[in-house]
Amino acid sequence: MVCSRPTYVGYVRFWIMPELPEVETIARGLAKRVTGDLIESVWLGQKKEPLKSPAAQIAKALEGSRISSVRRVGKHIVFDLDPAPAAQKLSRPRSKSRRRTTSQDLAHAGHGLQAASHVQWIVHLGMTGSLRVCEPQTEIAKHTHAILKLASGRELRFVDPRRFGRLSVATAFDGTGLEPLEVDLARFVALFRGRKTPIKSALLNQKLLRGVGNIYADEALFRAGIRPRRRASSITRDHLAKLYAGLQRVLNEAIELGGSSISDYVDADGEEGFFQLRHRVYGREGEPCRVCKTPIKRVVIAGRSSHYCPECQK
DNA sequence: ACTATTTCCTGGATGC
DNA sequence: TGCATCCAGGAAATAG
Repeated sequence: MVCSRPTYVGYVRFWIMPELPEVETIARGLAKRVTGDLIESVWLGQKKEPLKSPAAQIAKALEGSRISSVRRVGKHIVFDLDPAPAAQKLSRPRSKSRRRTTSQDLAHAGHGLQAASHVQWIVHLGMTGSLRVCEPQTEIAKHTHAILKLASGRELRFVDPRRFGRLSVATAFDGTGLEPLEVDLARFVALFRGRKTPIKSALLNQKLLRGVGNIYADEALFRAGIRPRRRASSITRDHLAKLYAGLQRVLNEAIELGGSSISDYVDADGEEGFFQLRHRVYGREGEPCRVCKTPIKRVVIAGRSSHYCPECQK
């Protein structure tokens, strides 16, 4: 499974939520499967929440385009598209039963982007979004919001029960914030200078760093020995260096684990396994710290549950 | 310019 | 068993 249903690891139930490592894994899996494929037609559902760009604009950008690459930017999945030759766009047969919105329906809607040479389809999975490569006969899951019919005969489907995910198109998508695995230590340290907000909130702020979510923020803070409520500006350079290293370590470990499950999980119904990092604090309230046995604490910071070891983190 | 809080959304868990 | 309530999360919107 990807992130649309719980999976079981021992006795503990986890939702696989897409943060940087999961999105990286998903993007790599998709790149393997759909790079070079042609998007023949697009169906978009009626729910408005998942569509950050107008439906007409999304359909127009995608239909007839070829997927030249798939990559991750922060928590976003970016599909780089080679635009269709103009003549190709108007002659595609498509299934009647599923179509609701296509570029032809709204050809005169007046949205731009057609002149751009680098159009991109941007997908944010939110909490429960998933992208699935499946055969056309595969039953359409509840909460399917987009179906891309590919020239290879398969379909790429976007499914998202809670509709926190977002679909949009762009021409030079650049995200916000810095990539945690690319930023150097000096810039990382500078991000927190003068910030009174709790370090946990700063880590979650996508305008500072992109791709870090609730789980990896908690895990990185544990590895750095820093309590989540500490004001960012009060943390010494030495401890920020530990945070920098801890964050990179935990993200890289999780990506490596993802790499081992990459082959299965975006196929078919998207419910294949996904190896999960063994959390040290996240979701372990009351359980003994893996280092010192002290019970893990849970507090709420900016509306997000935050877990830490009161002994190991100061 | 920052920071904190509220809102969106479904379904699984929990409580009476 | 049934029904109401709470909770999870990212990020945009709102308020201070």
